[in-house]
Amino acid sequence: MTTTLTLEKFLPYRLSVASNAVSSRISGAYRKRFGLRIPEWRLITILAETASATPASLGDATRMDKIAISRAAAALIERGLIAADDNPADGRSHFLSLTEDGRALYADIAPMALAAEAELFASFTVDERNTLETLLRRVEAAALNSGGGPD
Amino acid sequence: MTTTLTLEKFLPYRLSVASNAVSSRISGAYRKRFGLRIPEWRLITILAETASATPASLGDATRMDKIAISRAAAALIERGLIAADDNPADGRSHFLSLTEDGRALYADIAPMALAAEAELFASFTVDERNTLETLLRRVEAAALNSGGGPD
DNA sequence: TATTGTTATACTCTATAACTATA
DNA sequence: TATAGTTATAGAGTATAACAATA
Repeated sequence: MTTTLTLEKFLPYRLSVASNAVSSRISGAYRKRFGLRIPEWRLITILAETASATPASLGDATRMDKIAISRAAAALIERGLIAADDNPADGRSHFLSLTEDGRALYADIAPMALAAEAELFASFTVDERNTLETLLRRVEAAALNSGGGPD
Repeated sequence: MTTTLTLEKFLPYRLSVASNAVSSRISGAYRKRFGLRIPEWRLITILAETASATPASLGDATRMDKIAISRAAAALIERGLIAADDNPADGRSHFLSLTEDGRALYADIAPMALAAEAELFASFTVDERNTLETLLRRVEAAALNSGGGPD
């Protein structure tokens, strides 16, 4: 019992299809109601957790590259949702943080996001949610580490 | 214990990040070596399983919309990997099936895909793999059904 | 009139590369 | 020379809308 390929049971396919379905449903809400795209939403969430961070550390925290961070930050700054302050330790960098408007927006979005998540996982027990989270972290780590990178 | 939003524990985020990491690693292989994109790869796999199918049934089987099916099929037909035959029951439709070249390509790709999957899930027990598959199916179903569709 | 499939168009996410400015 | 960040450009996946052909 090993080596028959069935798309329905192929886990990369299952992951992609599930992620796409979830992203469509969840991101639709904050895109339409708040005009936020996923990278922007991630930045706001991390900044609500960490108060102030450089683009580089935001990249680490959100698994997005510097281009995505740069674009998302520019969009949020233009809307007055985050602010950039000088980084005294490094003139090339800067500190990003939520403005008052950004905090107010976050206060509106966060409950909605949690409610949407709760609805999606309504049939899951706490154990099942934790199991899914753990398994996803393990697959992610394997995907990032295996194969030794691009050849 | 409920309502604090932490990006790291937000399951839509975990799903997206894991799926992206896995897709990058897996799809890179058959894109670079075989010149296949994901929708094309899915079509080939399904056709290897089902022998012959209309675009509509391929859409159902691969969770892709008719545009993606149409484009992927056109690319594969141009490369001589699949063939289109008339559908006697409906002149608007047609039957798609693998050519000999398509079958030969599939015979090359399938073991590689299975090996890549095996490497990604090397640390997983069979139970863990099955659990992940089941949980992903349940989330996907919830995402497709919840909320009653776009508003 | 409704449905199958194609084409045009556009949006989102991501990635590669070239560039600016600091270190 | 190397690094932090920006900008230009492009590729991949997906979606909406208009269209052609057939039912």
